[in-house]
Amino acid sequence: MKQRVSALLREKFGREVVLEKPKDRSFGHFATPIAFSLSKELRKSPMIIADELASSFDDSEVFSAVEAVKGYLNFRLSENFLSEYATWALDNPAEFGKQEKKEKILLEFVSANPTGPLHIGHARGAVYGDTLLRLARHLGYDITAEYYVNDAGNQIDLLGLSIQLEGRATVLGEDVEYPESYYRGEYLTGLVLGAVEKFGIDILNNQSRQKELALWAKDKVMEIIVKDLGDLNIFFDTFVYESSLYDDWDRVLAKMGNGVYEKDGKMWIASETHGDEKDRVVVREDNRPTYLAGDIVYHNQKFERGYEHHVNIWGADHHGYIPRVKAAVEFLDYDSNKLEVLLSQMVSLLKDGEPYKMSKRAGNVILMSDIVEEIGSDALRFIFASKKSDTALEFDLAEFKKQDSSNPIFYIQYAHARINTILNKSDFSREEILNSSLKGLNENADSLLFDALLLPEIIEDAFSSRQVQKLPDYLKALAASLHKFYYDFRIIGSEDEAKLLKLFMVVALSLKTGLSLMGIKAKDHMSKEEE
RNA sequence: GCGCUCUUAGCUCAGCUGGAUAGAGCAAUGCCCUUCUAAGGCAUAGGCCUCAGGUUCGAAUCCUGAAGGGCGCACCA
Repeated sequence: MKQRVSALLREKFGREVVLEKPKDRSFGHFATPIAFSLSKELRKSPMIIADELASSFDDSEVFSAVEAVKGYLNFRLSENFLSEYATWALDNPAEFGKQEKKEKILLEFVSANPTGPLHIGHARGAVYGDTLLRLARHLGYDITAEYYVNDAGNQIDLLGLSIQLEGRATVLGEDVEYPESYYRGEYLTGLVLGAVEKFGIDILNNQSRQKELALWAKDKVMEIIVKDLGDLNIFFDTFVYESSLYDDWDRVLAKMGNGVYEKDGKMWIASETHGDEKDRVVVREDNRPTYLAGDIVYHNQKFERGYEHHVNIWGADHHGYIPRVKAAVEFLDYDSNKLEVLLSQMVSLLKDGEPYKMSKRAGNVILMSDIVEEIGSDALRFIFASKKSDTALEFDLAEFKKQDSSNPIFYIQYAHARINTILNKSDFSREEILNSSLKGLNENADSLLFDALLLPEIIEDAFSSRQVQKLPDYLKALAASLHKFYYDFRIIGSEDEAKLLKLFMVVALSLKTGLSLMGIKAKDHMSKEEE
């Protein structure tokens, strides 16, 4: 819709025109301050220019009115245009808001270590990434969701040790000393039992079998992670294992050429010359590659796989890591602008007013699965998608356990359910409703129709700006418009019943499409859960 | 100390690439169910957009500086 208007204006003025949504609908559907920018070149006052421009739009099919107000140029879309567009959308619901962007994108997100279940911080990145993924798919991008599994390095050894310690304490009843970085949590108990069953009880005390144990356990942990993500409607296309990459190290090392050098018996990457604070070690004195080496091979592989754009979602605590990876990408002779790193900030939970500080290694992490169980996948997804991902978020758990209007997901679902109910109550058939016209509606209905048809713009904007919260914001506003309209006008029995029902169907389509892009299924009925 | 980032209503946050009177949701107060589910609607109140400069027709938005918060500054991942 906006594209259409924008294209039309571009053609008319021979330049890109800024289109904005007026604060007040009485100004029209779209507006542009173009007269202000033209006033300098034309040496005329913005008001006069706007007046002249407005009068040049007489014969348009798309607009019913073009007015100049205080230098702004306000456009009102014609009934015809809106009605045709809405009818098309209802006839092609799966196509509503779709585009064909085609670009091939690799989206890597979550990528939590396979050493324990996901916690609430991971959930945020997961929801953010999956929402972007759904938006991108809707826009026609060829996008792949990938999980990078860090199954090499110290943390894996630590996992083996942790299981042994846990087993010695709980199964063998020994008095064990816990190192500080030892993993804790209920999941270990399950792993211990599984390990004993598979390997026999001896494995708990045999130091030489720690690695074997760990390699088995990380797969089990991945199963837990994948299941937890599935409960949130999040699914990955591909998994890349860090451990599988190091075979390729020599080749990648050679590929970086002068980007890597030897000093003090170690290999360094000259990342300082490419914007990093200093050079970094990639291979230690004892020949063991560092974590960065794995990431370099990984990114090389990503680029070799032929994507046009790469998006990584990382925890904000890794932001200092970005320059060195970008440096590596440049040494590998790829365009580091094609690597986009988005940050997902900390989440802090409040519980009964007490700040609940999370630490990944500590025993008292808040598990994602616990929260999903408490407030449900829909609410969790909604909350995390509603906030800009790169700012710290604080929320009180108790507040989102409520099943009332303070929980916006219920508000939106209720709007959708209301429409469904009223459609069922009406004597008109779906065919009769779809065949009716959307013209001659009152101003409020017209405005609601326009709001509902705005979804495609929101989808595009939310994805291209990577600000997924624009979608839930829009859905909240649309639901509010619906609720208000519902309160103000009686539909059943009105003269315009069929028309208004058609209007409601457009609203429902927007709500349903929008929700599904957030991984949430729209509800047709609300059932109140008793406490 | 250095780098990144944030600071908008009592609370949690929106405010797009500068543009028309600063916006929601909670919380507060008052109203609306013989009316398609009140899980709803309406209204009131609440703001020196952290501070100081600058850029210009115009700044919450861009630039510089200050103060305060967060994160990072590994041969750990």
